[in-house]
Amino acid sequence: MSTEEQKNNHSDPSPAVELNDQMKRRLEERTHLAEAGINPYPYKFDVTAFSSSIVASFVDDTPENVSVAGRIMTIRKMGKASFLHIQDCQGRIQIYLKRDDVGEDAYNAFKLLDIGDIVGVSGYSFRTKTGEVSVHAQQFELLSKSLRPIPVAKEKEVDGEKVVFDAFSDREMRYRQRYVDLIVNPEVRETFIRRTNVVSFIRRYFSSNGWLEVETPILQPIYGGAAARPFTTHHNALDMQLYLRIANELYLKRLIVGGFDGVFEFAKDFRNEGIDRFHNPEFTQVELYVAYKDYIWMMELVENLLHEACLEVNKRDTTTFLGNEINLKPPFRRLTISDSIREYTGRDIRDKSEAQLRDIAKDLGLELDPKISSGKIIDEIFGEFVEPRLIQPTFITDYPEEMSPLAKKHRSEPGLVERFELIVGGKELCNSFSELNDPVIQRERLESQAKLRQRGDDEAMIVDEDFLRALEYGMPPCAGLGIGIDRMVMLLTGQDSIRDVIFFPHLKPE
RNA sequence: GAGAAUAUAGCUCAGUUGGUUAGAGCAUCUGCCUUUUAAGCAGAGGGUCGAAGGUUCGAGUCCUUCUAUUCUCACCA
Repeated sequence: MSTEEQKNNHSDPSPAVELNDQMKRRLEERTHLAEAGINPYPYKFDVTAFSSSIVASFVDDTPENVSVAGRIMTIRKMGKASFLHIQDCQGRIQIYLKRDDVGEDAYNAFKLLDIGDIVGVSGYSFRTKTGEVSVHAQQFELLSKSLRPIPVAKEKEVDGEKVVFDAFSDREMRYRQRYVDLIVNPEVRETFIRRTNVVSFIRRYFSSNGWLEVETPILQPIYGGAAARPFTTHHNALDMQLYLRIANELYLKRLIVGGFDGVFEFAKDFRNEGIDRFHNPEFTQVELYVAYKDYIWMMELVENLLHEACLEVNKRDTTTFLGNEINLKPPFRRLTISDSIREYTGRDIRDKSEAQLRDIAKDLGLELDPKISSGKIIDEIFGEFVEPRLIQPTFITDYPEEMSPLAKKHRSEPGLVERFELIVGGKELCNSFSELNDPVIQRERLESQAKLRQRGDDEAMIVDEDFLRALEYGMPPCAGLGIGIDRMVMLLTGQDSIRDVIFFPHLKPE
């Protein structure tokens, strides 16, 4: 609603929306009910049973007394008796309503109800002629009058398969009115339940290892921990600029300095970048830091976590993602970034100068921004020729130092750091390193980032003096991990768009 | 940020080469129907064709601009 409409709303009590005939009728009905002494929005209803449970417990066709509540999804009136389906948290159940059972007044009142209204029904379970377990209503009560018609999709069973006709499918409206999407498209509801299950699973997995779930600042005076452009905001009382975090890495490491052996946080992060089906301006990452461990150890953890999460939500170790069958059974393939580039392009990028790398990229047909340096050039080659072709889960390891200012230098390969990314379906899913804990080198790295910034790289990191001070007190050796939760949920639920795993994805205002 | 596609009833969609009063199914309303299930039968109402301009005797249809969404590309996880 625009500001103008809101103003109008204040001076004029009538709704600002243009009413269609169906809404007018329902609004009138609401008034009639009130006039007849029936509260269209009563306070409570004692629910004793839910749809699927009623069906499940109808063994030996023994009737049970039940009170169910839910939204009316279908109505079939046959004169003096009617069938309807109501939908509750578990699914749908059919209600049978007969005039001679509920009485003439009640039956007439029922006839005024609409699809979309929420009702409470008391009666007993039974099986209809056609075999559907249903509730034979003895009493019913309106619990909430619905004023807007919901998009009704008809369903039919064909060979045991459910066929839906004219489903509510306009993507824009589904995202803008997710509540309607959730009412009428059960698979959407299912996807989000699985999302929650994935998050709960990770939380249990981490907690059971003794690691502590923590919360760190979202509003940060200095943003860091990733290469990205931030959202800025302003604190009035302090009159200072603040940033919405792009990562929580630097705060979690401060906690490792503080003596926790393992900490993790499910973090909403914010990045001021483009929007597409893999990127939403706010997204969720879980970051984990474990003291006395390295990135090799972390790879094993990721393999097991992903595999078990897949078993948990899919009951098997494969999933379909972006048209590919993905097998998440460990072990995953491990490949250094230079080996991967050699495998997919035939070029050797090891021990090459910036000029040589630029030549290789040019030779491969890549057009590069002249400002970018060797690390970024390698990243470009990888992103263009390798990453999209890594469909099955693959750990890419041992990145150039320059691309990874927070990672520890490789124990045996000069110029590289101990880092891995997990690529699945051609997309990055995790990022991890043996964390750099030498405060002197960390300072050098951040200062060279600052130089890159001056060169025009607006994603390069900023020197965070307090973070360096923390490292100077001493941080134990430590392995860190970040998992993109939205993408992990996409992978495990087979969704092709991040908008289908975020309840309210960002859209421009209507 | 660039390109392409889409926008017609509450929902899902037709609408030919520019030509009478813009159609269908579901939903809604009226009547009939006491085990139906995409219930059925008979009838009725419902539209600023995304917005604003323009061309034309005449625009849902052609042109321009704008808005939103979707897809692709660029940046990014």
